[in-house]
Amino acid sequence: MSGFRGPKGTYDVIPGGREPHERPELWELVEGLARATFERYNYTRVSTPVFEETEVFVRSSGEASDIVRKEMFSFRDKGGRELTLRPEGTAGVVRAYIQHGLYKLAQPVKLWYMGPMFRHERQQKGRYRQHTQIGAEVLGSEDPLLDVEVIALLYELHRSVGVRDEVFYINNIGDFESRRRYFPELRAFLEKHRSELDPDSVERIEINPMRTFDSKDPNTQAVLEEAPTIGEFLSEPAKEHFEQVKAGLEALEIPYEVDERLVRGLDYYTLTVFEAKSGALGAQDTVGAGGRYNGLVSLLGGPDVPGMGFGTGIERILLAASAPEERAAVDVFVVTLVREARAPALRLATELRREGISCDLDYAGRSAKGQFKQADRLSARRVLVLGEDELSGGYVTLRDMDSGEQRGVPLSDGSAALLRELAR
RNA sequence: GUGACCGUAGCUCAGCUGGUAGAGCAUCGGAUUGUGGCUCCGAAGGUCGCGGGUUCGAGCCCCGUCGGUCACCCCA
Repeated sequence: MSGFRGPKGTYDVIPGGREPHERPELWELVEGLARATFERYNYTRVSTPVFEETEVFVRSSGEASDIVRKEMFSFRDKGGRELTLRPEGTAGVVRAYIQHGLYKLAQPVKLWYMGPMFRHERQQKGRYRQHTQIGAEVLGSEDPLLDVEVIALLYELHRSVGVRDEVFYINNIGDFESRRRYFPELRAFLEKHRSELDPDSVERIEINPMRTFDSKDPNTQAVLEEAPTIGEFLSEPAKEHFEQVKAGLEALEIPYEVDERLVRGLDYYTLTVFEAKSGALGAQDTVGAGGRYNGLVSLLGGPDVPGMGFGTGIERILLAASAPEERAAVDVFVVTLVREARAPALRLATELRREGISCDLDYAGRSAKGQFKQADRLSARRVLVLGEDELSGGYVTLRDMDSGEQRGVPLSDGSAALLRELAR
């Protein structure tokens, strides 16, 4: 009751967990499906530290981003280094790509990761201070078909877990050339309507005018109805890239909607951006999102290498999926009726486990009845009974929990006979 | 960071106009000297989130604080 609790905005994955993301078996499920999916797409699992030099995130996300401005868990180590618990996954992976010269390998390099991210935010449904992302980063290719592959991968991952009521939105936010021509126009328009915008949007006019499209303020949205969109300013290569992405998605029969208002929160995105939203979530309805980031590698001090990736939140995936109600059953439970049977029982259980049979026994000092109850709770299909009679007779009683049938199995010739019986 | 609502056993909750805590489920045991799922009986389990105030007396009223939920902001 009182005493220690987990830190604000965190949760535990434990037996008896209520929310889907608190249930251990559902984590096993998602992690397993993620591994299998990435394996089929030939991605390599990587892992980078959960903290980095603060500057890595400041540079990649942008000084003006909300992440940098108010959401970082930052600290100083004993050597005076400025460090930050990673708020997102891309920056660390790109840092590692540069540091280890992975651009010298055959390109593209296709990577994926899974691990905790930290953001100092007030929590609500689907938003936690520590959450877990599965992410993909592909470096070294600008092929629009790669954009298609990455989106397809996320689509299949979500579908395999059973994310409900999901829509994929995509947009083209242009290359640097397109934006160089678009931003002055958009800024001029926003300045003209400055007095009608909400304060946050006014602030963005200078920082990144496209992000005003993110505003939920009704007045701002009304103004933006008339705003110029990037479509009119796209360079030919940028247009062509997007056309190929759309054609690719159609060829794979992946449903999507173009949303010209879609702008991602991080400044490093270029060209293709996308977002997967689920109606099964609350206000935080983005299950996964990503895009192309052709300037990021050089921004972090590497060569001019393009990149494309996504991040998807395991908590949100589970929240948006229909949760199966099964629990893992144990194959065999060993019941002991006298003290002297306990050591032999553990020996028996160990032999079975070595043969790949899942098996458990009582460590709580339960009565015989209590042990059978426990076996039932664990959905054990078979129970092995070791009592006085069995010990002196050199056999074990095998009970089938469904039929209630019991028979003795001799232990004299090792476990072969028993295994044969269990296999039936 | 802002706002609203909430905080009583492991879980879900009851607790009257303030008189010092109860149920169901779960757990353990028994009825059935070595046998589960049904039933019955019993036991164990609570600093009433925490701190302060008012009062003869606070789970209940007041203030603060911590935590939760949802929304804003933003995002996975």
